[in-house]
Amino acid sequence: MMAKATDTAERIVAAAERRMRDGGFHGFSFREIAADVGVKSASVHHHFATKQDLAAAAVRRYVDRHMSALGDPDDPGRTPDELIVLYIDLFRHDLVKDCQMCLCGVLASEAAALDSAVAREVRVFFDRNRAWLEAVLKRVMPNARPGEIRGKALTATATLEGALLTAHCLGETEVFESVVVELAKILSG
Amino acid sequence: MMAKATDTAERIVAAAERRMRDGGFHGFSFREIAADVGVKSASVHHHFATKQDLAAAAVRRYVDRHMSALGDPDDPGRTPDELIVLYIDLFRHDLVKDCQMCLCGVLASEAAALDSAVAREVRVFFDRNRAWLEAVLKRVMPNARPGEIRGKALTATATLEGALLTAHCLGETEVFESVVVELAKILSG
DNA sequence: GTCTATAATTTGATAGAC
DNA sequence: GTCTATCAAATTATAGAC
Repeated sequence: MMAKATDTAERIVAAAERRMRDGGFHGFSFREIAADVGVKSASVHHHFATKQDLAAAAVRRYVDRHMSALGDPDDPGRTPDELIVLYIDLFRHDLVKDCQMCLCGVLASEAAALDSAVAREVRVFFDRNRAWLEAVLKRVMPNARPGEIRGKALTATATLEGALLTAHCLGETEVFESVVVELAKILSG
Repeated sequence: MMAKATDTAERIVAAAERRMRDGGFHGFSFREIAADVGVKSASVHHHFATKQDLAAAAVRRYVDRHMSALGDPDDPGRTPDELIVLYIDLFRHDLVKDCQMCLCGVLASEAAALDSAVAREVRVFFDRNRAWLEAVLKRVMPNARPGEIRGKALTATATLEGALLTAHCLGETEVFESVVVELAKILSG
């Protein structure tokens, strides 16, 4: 029985995400992706014309998955504290499971050498994270200045990205937990 | 007049550092380095046999420069607060000047796809940063548990790396400053 | 120490059969 | 939609003249 066409495309972006999370945009090739999926590199090109197209699609899929997991920041059925724990857990999950970096963290570090279309998608990740966190933080500190809310939101993402980076490099997930303890003080104070 | 041999080697590692800070280990080639320096790629190989050798040398040079700029964390002529400001300034400098990432931050993000010798040099960066910060923090909170000192030291580096990453990607140095404001609370409290 | 020349491999990408 | 076959270019790296 033949797999659906969309299935192959899906497996291609999944393989691209995995490869990029390990070695960045310049750290993978069409042939590696093809081997991962079990097709030939010409088939990868059939689904994604250029490497930039493939990378951009992988980032879009990653960001959508990330934001879907976060859900509505104004959901009255969840407390701000629960939402912040959820946010941190999302970054922690792939680190403790596979010592994996955040896809957008990896690509952000090589932003200067990235295709502009790919770089734009990566910036979307940070923008949507900021907007989601601002909504959550507005609930916990309704009287804070917008600039302060924005600063704390950016700090939360930046801190978690840095914690991921450091823990990933040192191979110590405990580093991530150390940082989370300190981050909690920022978000509550 | 001919430039000294060591001069060419120095200019080669400098070019490699610059290229890697933009695009990571897989984001540069010997020919690009050669063109930057004004020699042929065979001459680059004369000074550094392999790409791994060149990358490792660039990291060692970067780390030595970084630690030299920090100096002695126990220097009685400088207060802990001054030292922490110096530490933050060191990360800020190349960001505001050229929107440049930290070399070891870039390489840490692609650690999984890095040659083991290069990866080891990158880990040295984080280890020496931690040791320096632990010495400084011991002075400002002499009664804190070693685990807490270590946690705060790791958090400081991780937070600054994340701030650099985010600001670099978004092209907004203000993001870095927002994070620094919050970081100050961690290091003082 | 730098060069020319080149080997050996890999890269992103395309043409065209099935 | 997948394949074989291939291209043109780029890659790391080496051999040997000067």
